[in-house]
Amino acid sequence: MAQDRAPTRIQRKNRAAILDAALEVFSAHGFRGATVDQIAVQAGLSKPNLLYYFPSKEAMHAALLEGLLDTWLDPLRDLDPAGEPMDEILAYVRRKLQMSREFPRESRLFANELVQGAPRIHDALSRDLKALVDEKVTILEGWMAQGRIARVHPYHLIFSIWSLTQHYSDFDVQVRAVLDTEDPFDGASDFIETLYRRLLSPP
Amino acid sequence: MAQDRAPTRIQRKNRAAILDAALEVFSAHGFRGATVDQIAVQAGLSKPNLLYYFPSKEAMHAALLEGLLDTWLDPLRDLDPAGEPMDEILAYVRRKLQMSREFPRESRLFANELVQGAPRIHDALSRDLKALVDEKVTILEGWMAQGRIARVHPYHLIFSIWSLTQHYSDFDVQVRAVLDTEDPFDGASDFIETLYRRLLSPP
DNA sequence: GAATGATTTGACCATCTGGTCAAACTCACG
DNA sequence: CGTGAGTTTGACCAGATGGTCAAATCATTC
Repeated sequence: MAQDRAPTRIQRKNRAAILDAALEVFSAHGFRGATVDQIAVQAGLSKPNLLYYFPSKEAMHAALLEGLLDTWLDPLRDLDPAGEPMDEILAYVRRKLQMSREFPRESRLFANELVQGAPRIHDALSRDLKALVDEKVTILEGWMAQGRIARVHPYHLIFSIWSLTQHYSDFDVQVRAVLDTEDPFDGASDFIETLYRRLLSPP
Repeated sequence: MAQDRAPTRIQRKNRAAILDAALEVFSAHGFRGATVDQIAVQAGLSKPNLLYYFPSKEAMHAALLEGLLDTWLDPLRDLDPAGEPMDEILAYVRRKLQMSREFPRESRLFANELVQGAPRIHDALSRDLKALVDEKVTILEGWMAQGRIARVHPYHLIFSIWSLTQHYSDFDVQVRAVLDTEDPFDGASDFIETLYRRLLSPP
């Protein structure tokens, strides 16, 4: 089989092209809404050729999802308990927003999965995601106890950051329809930063 | 045809059952991910029977979407320019949050549509939605100019309300995975209210 | 440049799915 | 009850879709 040992130059190139095409199509239409043919056209390869590199449509989707959650949580992972609380949180917000802006397809792939009940990543959520959030919430609670940031529900604080930042990639049609702008993120950064400054400034 | 004049008792009952089933299935799997068979089973009717009441799967989806945007915007419509600014905004937030809690399926139907580029409601968005938001933004700007609430980007203020409130219904799997709770809205209301009080209190 | 393994593809298949239709059944009403 | 309209369904169809396969083509190495 092609996938067994030391990938060749062609294998690397084609697998990458397929995953990119799959990301494009899955993020735009959801798993069920995407067809292998669409992905093949997008990748510039024939359908049987795709299935030479991936055993099934499922496998392509799984390959995309596999690394995604990890990458997606990296910005939160970098929240430093030793840093200045307000700076750390604002930096996290900025990283998250930048990620949404730079990788809207990944964001939508994830959103599609979540809206439909996350059938394929449910376990990862209640294991890895929960563990990381729990850990970071402890840090936030520490900062609040020390009076270095205002006291708010720490879990909802994190949810709010996810929600505000991803809104601009996941629902960008809506934002664009209202704002009539090219870049849905325009002005979002300032607004969100102001929001968290006012919410979290110690009394 | 059945749909022509004065619907009978049976027609009313069955059409309602079909739409409820369709909402259940479409909101959980998206348009393409839903099958007429699933809807039929959910509704307790046979597939040809569904197609006796609706000419196509598309028609069922359209019937659901038709009223949805209007209903969805009602909370914003009620924002009263004559009211006390902070009260009005907080009341809007509460109405929106309650709507997400009470009608999570409708919210997800809408989210599914938006994430995938809103192919079927794009026009309604840039017409009706935009018009309403523009109107209400004028009110917000007035309040800000009078110094009755703090000055923030009014469009992003509205986006933030949408984003924060709908997050709990659209992505409730994620919230539940982290919080380990029955009700994903638990605590959300207090958090969001605090957030807008601090963001918008005049300087 | 021949041999070997990697890559590509046209043709094909089974299943799923939206939709049709004629026949059967049920109901309301005179 | 009988009758006609309203309702229901089993059987069926056409097209889409995920996936297979043997044969052909290409790359690499000796």
